Amino acid sequence: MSIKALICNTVCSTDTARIKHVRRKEARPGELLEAALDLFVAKGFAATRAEEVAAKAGVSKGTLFLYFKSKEELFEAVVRENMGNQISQGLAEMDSFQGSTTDMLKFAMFAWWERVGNTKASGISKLVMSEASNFPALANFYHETVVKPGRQLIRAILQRGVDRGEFRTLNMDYAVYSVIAPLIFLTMWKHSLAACSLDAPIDPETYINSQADIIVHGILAVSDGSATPAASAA
Amino acid sequence: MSIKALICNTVCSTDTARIKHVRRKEARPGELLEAALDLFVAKGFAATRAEEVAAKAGVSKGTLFLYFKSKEELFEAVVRENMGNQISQGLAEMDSFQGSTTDMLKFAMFAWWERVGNTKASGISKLVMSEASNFPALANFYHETVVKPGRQLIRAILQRGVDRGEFRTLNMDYAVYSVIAPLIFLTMWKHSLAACSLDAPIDPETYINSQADIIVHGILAVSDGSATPAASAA
DNA sequence: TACACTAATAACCACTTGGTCATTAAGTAT
DNA sequence: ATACTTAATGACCAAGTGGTTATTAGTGTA
Repeated sequence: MSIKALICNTVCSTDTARIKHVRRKEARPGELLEAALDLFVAKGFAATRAEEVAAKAGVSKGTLFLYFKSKEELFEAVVRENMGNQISQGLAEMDSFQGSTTDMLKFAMFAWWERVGNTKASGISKLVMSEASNFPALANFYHETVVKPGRQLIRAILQRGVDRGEFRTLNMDYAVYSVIAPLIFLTMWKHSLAACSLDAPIDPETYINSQADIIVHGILAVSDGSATPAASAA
Repeated sequence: MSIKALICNTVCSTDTARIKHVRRKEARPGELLEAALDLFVAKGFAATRAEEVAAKAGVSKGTLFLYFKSKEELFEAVVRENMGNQISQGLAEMDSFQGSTTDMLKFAMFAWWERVGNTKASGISKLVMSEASNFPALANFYHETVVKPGRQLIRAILQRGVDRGEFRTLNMDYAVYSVIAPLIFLTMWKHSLAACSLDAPIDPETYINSQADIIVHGILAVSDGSATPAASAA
């Protein structure tokens, strides 16, 4: 109702100058995908109406189903579209990195934030996490395209640190999550609780700095002199 | 259809011995709440049908609406029901903790896993994260009941470490997330990607051990002698 | 046994919504 | 201009669902 009313009002209020039947076959899919991404991220798959997506893309509901067979196919297309090759791209970049592995790790974390976390695409993580049980195929696709390469990338960095004697030996299968978990948590937070503006928002840069610092140095007072030294622990 | 058929078949197949109209006014709400928790966690709020919940609780749909005004109210009741006072309870326990703050931190993390993470209630976190944008009131309730006290608890532990000279000075507002993020990530993982059994599952105990170890010691080779020492970093 | 009270039911309703299709009209070649 | 192709529309439909209510039937009481 409200949606229909909104659409009608919008159209009617400008209908004197309104051009109908604009033919733009090439542009439609992209526009629909973008509209769908926004709405799916904001409201979830089930709560998003097909007609809303169409309206946001400036097109009728019929047109939406002209380009996508079903709502589910639209959803899958949205996820696939926004799951680029940032990670494999990042993997290639890492090969030529000069400098300490500590710097490399921080660089990777900030790069992720700039290229993924701070992007609309970050909503995809939240989407997939939220809807995984209802879309096993998508969960699998996400796992292959994002999770596995991402884990591999982090693992390669940590391994480099160990190989060069910068890092201590670690249980790699689990150490990777020390890097991944804070980043995924940040996006989940951003797209859920933070959206309700409840208390002091998390500043991403400070957050990532803090996380990276603790991962690298830990919190014990006895490590290197990067922090105020103090008495012993029990 | 399939749901209705299932319900009908189940009932009909045993209807000779089936007792209808069992009156158990006191037990119904709890049973409905438990059934709803399972289904909401497994399929999400929107994808769960009211009739399914009723069927799982062994009552008719009408009975469900006899005890809960609407599906949304049921959802809110589920969240409130399963968000006990584990955290404030944990807070009280921490006061009397003897021993190093490192041990205290590890104890708190494992206790959380045993009492929340490894419980049905852990699905609530995923639920709230997934549906927060559609239920602002619930998001707020969750924030007040879980997030804030939880953060306070972690902060108190870290502060104890700093006060006793065991930990270095930290930006508390952000350091707390080094503890929270890995734990929330674990539950999210468990209730989304992990449910699709894609690759080697995460062993919670090993995972928490690894996380706690890295938080405390960091990954640099130069810290205390808990790991293999090696050459310098850049 | 008869009666009241109410827990529980199942048929039912109103409305939403994914998806379809006959119709319209924008581009285009002749 | 005219005819033809096809992008786009919007009215329409069938299925599904949240929620209601008249009815049924346990339970306690006289």
